Amino acid sequence: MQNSDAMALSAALLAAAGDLTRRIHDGVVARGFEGLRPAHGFAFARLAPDGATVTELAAHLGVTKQAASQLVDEIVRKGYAERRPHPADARARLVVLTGRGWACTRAAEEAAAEVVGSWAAELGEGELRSLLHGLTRIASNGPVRPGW
Amino acid sequence: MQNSDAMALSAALLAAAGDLTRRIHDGVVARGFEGLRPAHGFAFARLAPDGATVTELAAHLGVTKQAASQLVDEIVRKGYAERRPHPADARARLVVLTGRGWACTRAAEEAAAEVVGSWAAELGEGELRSLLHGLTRIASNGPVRPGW
DNA sequence: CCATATAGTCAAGCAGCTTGACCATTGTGA
DNA sequence: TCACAATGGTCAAGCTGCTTGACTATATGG
Repeated sequence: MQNSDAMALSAALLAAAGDLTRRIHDGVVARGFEGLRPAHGFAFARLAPDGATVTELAAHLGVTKQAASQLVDEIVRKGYAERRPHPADARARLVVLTGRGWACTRAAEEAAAEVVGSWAAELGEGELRSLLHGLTRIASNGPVRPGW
Repeated sequence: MQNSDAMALSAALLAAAGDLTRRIHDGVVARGFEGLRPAHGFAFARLAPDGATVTELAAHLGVTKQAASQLVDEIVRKGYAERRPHPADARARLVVLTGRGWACTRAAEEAAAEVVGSWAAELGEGELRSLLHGLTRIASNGPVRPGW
């Protein structure tokens, strides 16, 4: 593969990721959830299944636990999550989504599905599946670093 | 395509982009260019062909011209670029890469090629090409928003 | 039980970005 | 041609999200 192809692939990947982030954000706003940034979305993704501690969230986002704690303050203040005592560790607190937090998460999923749907219209179902397959294999599982 | 597939594709895309950014940055550092952030790389990409004005750079990066001007201050101070009088407009100044700036740009290209090469080893040449093809078609040409 | 590690918070500082104001030059329409 | 709006750029001030450092409370292991 040529060096220029590597650059083209890199540029396309970064552009697509930036575009996706922006469009999901726009879709979330359009569904009535304001005052959120992409970082919040990444946090929701981690909190969604069963909640998480501040420290776990910090590791997921790749920031300090102080930064993660501030982010939790913010989404708690805005009604998207709440802090509960941790069932197994009195030092820790379990951060869980509220109903509004879940609603926002579903809105983000809808927005993402919309964007991916527009890609399917552009590429066709088959090529989109191969894209999913290829990206899944090259994506590592390190911390998620927001791009918005 | 299922909703969950859309989320999987989104997550994989964002993870791959974050991974690429981090590994390019690491590769650039490993080649001896320190004190740079990913945003600088995106700026270099715009300056590389024939230089650009601060306002053009600002549009490319999606920030205010004041922010772009500060970024230029920084890379000028570090010896990667210089400001020249604009040949056709006495208000404007043309920001061009220095020799060191070009060397850094080549280092970033090498690092990107290395990462893409590792993907080729994982996926095979054919699937990588289809990845390039698919991503190129879905990537818009809006401003580049750094993710690091 | 004591020593060390871990979860979380408070406080201060910093880096990168924004808004607002301003000057110099350019382009334009009467 | 010449006032006047538009554009390129900078300076200054302020904000926000992050960091490092210090501290308390609880957990864990010898």
